[in-house]
Amino acid sequence: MHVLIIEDDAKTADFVAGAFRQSGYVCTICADGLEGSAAALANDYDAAVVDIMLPGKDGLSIIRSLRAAGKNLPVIVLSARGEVDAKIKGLEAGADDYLAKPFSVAELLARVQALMRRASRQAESTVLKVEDLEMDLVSHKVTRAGERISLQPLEYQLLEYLMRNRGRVVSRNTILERVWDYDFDPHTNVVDARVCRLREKIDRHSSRRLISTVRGVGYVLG
Amino acid sequence: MHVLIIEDDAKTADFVAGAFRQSGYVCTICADGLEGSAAALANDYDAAVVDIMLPGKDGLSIIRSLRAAGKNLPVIVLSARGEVDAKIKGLEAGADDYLAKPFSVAELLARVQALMRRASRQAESTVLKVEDLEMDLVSHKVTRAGERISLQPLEYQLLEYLMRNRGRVVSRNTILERVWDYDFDPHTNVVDARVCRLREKIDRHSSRRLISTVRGVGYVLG
DNA sequence: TTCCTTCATTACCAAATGGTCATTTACCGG
DNA sequence: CCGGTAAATGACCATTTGGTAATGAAGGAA
Repeated sequence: MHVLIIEDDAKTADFVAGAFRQSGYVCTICADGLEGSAAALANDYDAAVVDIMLPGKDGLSIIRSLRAAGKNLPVIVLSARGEVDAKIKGLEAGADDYLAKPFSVAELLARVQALMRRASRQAESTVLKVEDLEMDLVSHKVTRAGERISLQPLEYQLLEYLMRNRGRVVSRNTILERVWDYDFDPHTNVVDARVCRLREKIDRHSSRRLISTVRGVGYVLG
Repeated sequence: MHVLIIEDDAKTADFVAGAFRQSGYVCTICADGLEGSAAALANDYDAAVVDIMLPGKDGLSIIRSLRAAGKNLPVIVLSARGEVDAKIKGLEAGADDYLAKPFSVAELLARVQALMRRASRQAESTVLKVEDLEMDLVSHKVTRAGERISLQPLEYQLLEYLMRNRGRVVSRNTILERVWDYDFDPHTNVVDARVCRLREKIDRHSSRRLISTVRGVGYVLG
């Protein structure tokens, strides 16, 4: 884990870096705004702590540059005490958190860690879960009770739709619209047939049937 | 946008809810911890503001329950002034931010909005980009210069691998391992043939060739 | 240049995927 | 219980996808 610290006051910078290093992080310190901005843009840090008042380029501009460049790392802003307005500006510029000086290093650390936890949680949060059924939206892997299930592309899309609407009954027509992209009724039982095969794969090894039929209406999952 | 407010002090709750509503949010207020916890688990709110001291179930426990259930929404904790320790505990429990009473409603709003912006930014960040070529890892849509390109499943995987290794030359053997999951050499030109078709789709309408061959070594993208 | 190697391209075949239909099974009202 | 409708299932076929191999083009060294 690599943290970038952009702070012109050497004492503060060293103090903060020391605390991070003690917790097992690698730190890079930049005392100048332009230098810090360049470093943040060129590398992939896991988090950044940025002072507002800086020589070269101020903290808010740095954050705006970062966000404009699509950089997504958690950023915490440091600034002089008590200016509520500055806090709001910082957050609006794209910072994730704000700390007024003087601050507790323990709190800074806790906040950075919270942000990084959240970032990693979100990175993983491309997973849909319904009971013991899980679908990873990026790798396209589906598991039931930890057991890997292999689905055909269309079965995958159908299951994704059902999972996104867990607990809600979805009609065949809605399914045709959202999964098949049909805005008409093909007067066949495509949906039935596909649900049948999907159910076979999903519910085969479990006593708890996740996909159930609501007679005359449609299907529900969950 | 729907915000859940769990706060037993009616005056504070109304005050906060009022501010959010004025900014166009929908609010739900729960004065009881258990009730609030159940509401948060049952529905999909976009954010939550949670007091620490609550009748029924305290704020930290609520957050822990939420995170355990895989709920990922931004949560801001409210609490009595100045207890640094409580702040850290709140963040450790899985909160995203912390505000001590008395707080400025404008700041609360700014912080919630910052968190929601971050959440949506992260939601979009499942996109790989190489020059004007973009790949959305969740929807599996690929575009070149904004133009939609439809790929077959295997072509998609191949392109994803090339994009994740942009600028690096990847050998046919590595590609066979990572995309085909072969740990042996089939002694055929599968890779060549597939790259050829992928290139046809990717580079057809552009003068800038993104997929290039490194003779005797392999292929590079970018 | 000539020869040889490497890569590109295409046709062709096998397998996977997806849709249709006929048949069987389950549900629900009398 | 029976009859009628809705849903489940399985067989079948068309289309898509993916791998192979043959042929042609391009690059590089002597």
